[in-house]
Amino acid sequence: MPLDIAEIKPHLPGFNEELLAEIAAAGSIKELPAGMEILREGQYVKMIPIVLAGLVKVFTRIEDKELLLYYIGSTQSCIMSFSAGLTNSPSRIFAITEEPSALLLLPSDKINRWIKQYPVLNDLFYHQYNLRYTEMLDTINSLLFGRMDHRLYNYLLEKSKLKGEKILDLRHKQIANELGTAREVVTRVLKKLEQEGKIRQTEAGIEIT
Amino acid sequence: MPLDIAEIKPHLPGFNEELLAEIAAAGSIKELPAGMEILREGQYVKMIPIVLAGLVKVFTRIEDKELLLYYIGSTQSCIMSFSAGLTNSPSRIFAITEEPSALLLLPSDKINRWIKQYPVLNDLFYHQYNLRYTEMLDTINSLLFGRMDHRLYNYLLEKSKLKGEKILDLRHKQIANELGTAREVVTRVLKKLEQEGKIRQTEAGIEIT
DNA sequence: CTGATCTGGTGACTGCAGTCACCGTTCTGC
DNA sequence: GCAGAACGGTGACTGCAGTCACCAGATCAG
Repeated sequence: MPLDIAEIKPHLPGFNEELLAEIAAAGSIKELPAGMEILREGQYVKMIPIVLAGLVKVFTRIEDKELLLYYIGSTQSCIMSFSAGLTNSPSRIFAITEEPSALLLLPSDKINRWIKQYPVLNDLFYHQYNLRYTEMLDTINSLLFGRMDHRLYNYLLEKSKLKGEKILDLRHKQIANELGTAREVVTRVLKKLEQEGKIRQTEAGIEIT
Repeated sequence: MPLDIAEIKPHLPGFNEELLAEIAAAGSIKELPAGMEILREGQYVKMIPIVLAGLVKVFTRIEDKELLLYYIGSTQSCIMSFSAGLTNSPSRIFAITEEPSALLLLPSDKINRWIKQYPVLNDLFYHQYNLRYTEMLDTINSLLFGRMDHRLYNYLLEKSKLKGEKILDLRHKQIANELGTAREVVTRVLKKLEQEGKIRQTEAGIEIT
């Protein structure tokens, strides 16, 4: 059953009618609650997702040590699945829904033709590559510089901007996972940041001042 | 003066005659000795280079601490200049010639049209993005895991493969720069690797066993 | 030849973050 | 209400790597 064009159109600005019709015919929409796995390392990809609504977290894992790479928001896509789908190679990363999300799934074999035929789609993926490239560069720079306090503070700023919340309700354990460190370290550094007056910890969560 | 098509054709496999003619008309070739700066952080890009021969080193710098990101070999391109050129934003990275190199320079405004018109060029840049994405992911993973001895050993393996030399004539200082650490640390770790029998240090250079 | 520069080898120290052990508080299910 | 889990706070210890100081051999310039 084809998708309703009127439903997907508002989420895909600039897409022309012809492309929307093709997408409606070949794609499907998947609604997922928070915390669902979308992609795991080593997995082969047949469907490339575009996030219509919600938030998807992308991270790498090495020997049960995780590191957050970036978030995929609405009208954004996952270049790892895109590249894995096109080259038929396995994924190197994990992706899970952080919030309840709606994904538009496009078959990778069709995508290969579409990007040549529809410049708007081509541009979208180039834009995604640029975005992720610079985000990963930032990640590399922050890892290189070391300094947990900087990394943690920037993480909180990012998270706050992304979620649009001034008070972040996060477990220390969860932060530790996303930064690839230990819970005790997060506790220590948060206290340090609090003493420096950069944040405040209340029972509602962490507030950036 | 247009370039000689016969000269560039062997370096650009799969490029059709029409595209080659356009490139010959609009592009130029630049021959550079080793150690020349091609791109620096903050710079805007008008010409996008494709490496025809030689080797170009790409690295990031943060407060006089460098980190090697990857090398660009022949028939490869620099996605940072590509993305910076297309979006008219400044470069985030540095690039210098590591060996004497020949660069094919293409004007960024033309590239924008060409990638839509010639799928082979589009594929080339997608392929480059994929390549760099996975290389940066490897870099992130090795930084996350920490362990200088692993990083240094992998660095030597990579370098050896890339240069096609079994014996690497490198200064400790130079290695330290590319890994973003200090010279003494490299000396120590190299000795450790030597004691573990993984490498040998002779006056000719470092040999991987 | 000679002083200067480059290279790398080494010991001592420091600081950060990762780990361990343990404890108190709050929340949850039965 | 109670047991158990989840959460976070803390002190002590450890290990790695970054830094400092210094030295010795090789190489180079004049």
